[in-house]
Amino acid sequence: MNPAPRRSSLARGALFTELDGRTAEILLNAATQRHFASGATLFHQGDAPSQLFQISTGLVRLTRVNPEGEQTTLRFMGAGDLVGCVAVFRQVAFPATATAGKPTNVLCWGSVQILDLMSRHPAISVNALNTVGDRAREMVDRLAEMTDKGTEARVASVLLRLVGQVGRHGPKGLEITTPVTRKDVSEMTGVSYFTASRILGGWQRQGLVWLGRARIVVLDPERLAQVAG
Amino acid sequence: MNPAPRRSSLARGALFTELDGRTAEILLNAATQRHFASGATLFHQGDAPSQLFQISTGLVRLTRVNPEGEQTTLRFMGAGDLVGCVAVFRQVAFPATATAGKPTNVLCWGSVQILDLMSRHPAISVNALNTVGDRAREMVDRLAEMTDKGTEARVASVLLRLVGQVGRHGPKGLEITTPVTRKDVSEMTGVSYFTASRILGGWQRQGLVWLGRARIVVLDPERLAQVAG
DNA sequence: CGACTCGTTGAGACAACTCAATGGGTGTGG
DNA sequence: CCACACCCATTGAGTTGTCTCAACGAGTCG
Repeated sequence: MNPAPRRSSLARGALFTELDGRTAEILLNAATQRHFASGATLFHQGDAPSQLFQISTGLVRLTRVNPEGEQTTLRFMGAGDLVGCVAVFRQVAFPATATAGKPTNVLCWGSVQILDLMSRHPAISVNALNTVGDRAREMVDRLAEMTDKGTEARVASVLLRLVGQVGRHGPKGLEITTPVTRKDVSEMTGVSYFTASRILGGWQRQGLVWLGRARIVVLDPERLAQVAG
Repeated sequence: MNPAPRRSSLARGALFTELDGRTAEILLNAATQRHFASGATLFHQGDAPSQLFQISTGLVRLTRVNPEGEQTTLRFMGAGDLVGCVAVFRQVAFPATATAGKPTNVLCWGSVQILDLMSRHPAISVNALNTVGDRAREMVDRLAEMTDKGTEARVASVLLRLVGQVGRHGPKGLEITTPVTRKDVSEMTGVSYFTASRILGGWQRQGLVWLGRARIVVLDPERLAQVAG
């Protein structure tokens, strides 16, 4: 769409929060811009982390191959999110595969380069730490959900989290702005495909959600939050 | 046991890795030592994070209250581990309650103080980032386990993780060096108390583990790893 | 010796899973 | 432009694994 976005619009997102102008400038100059077509993969599970990505526009899907060899969706990430941060900072293999869910623009830094920048500019380190901390927190929450919530509550939580991460106000309600299939929902929930379909269908009948093909719109977030407990 | 441990033995653990002598000295001087009796609580879920803890000796249990108001075990932490790191660095409420599982000595820093130290000594930031990153990684792994492994495999994984975190070689095999009840195992696994008991009982009959009161010894880690998939 | 906590085992119920069949959208190629 | 293949979704029927509930055993502590 926009071949040459303004610099100011790029110097946003996780790594840039509360950075002073000069540091932001340095960080931005060190980055290269890349584009991924829908479906293209940013990196594969198991790869050595050579680059850190920050999403400018678009959407990334993180998947994992389970022991049976099937791809399962772990989470989605949208504008401003850091992709691959844990692996890069920690220098271990990527724990998941990242693919573009729609045409996606990213900023990226070589892992050596970003580590160097961080050691020279503590403010960047702080941002990195905050981001990773947030991720850890989310995972703890999700883990707790898995153990002490029933299936319905888990599906509701996943839906609400999706809305928060990649949702937008649309004409009908809170739309999830990316192709999300029942399969995706079921995998993120730890529920079978069919159960997810049945639960969502039930909610549609009650007017909680509107369902389309690979598309979910949340009509009544309050009631859904109630279901989530 | 040892009322005045040598400084060198204290300057170890997550926050001290690869620190040069002078920085380690500064970090250690800023810390205060505290002792917690078995069962004492370091902090409560929901508290504002005023202090960061690093375990010198002993053991800490992290628990969470679920919506029904019951305490459920999240994980254990042993010597060298940072407790409460995400909350302190991120300055959000503790997501869990920490209690000493046995008499425990810790180093602790005020949250303002440690944040200040980190901004002045990037090497400390790096250690913090690594620790938080490891935690995030573990949580992602656990989450994936929950969704794509069966109950037996999950119990096996939890056992192996416990052995790795708080295990020691003993006369019989790999002992888990802390009171771990069936309830703990079931909560960390997302399985009912009774199912956990039955699964463990079955393994005892097959010679995979030895079971005692609030005690589990892994006799055959290889076979257990096989069960874990 | 009680009282308490921790653990085991059995029997029954039910929720979620598996399997199978059907129906609509979407996109492609002749 | 229609036909076909493919993907996504729904629904039903049957099965099973896990949970629930209840009773009992055994170790530990005061």
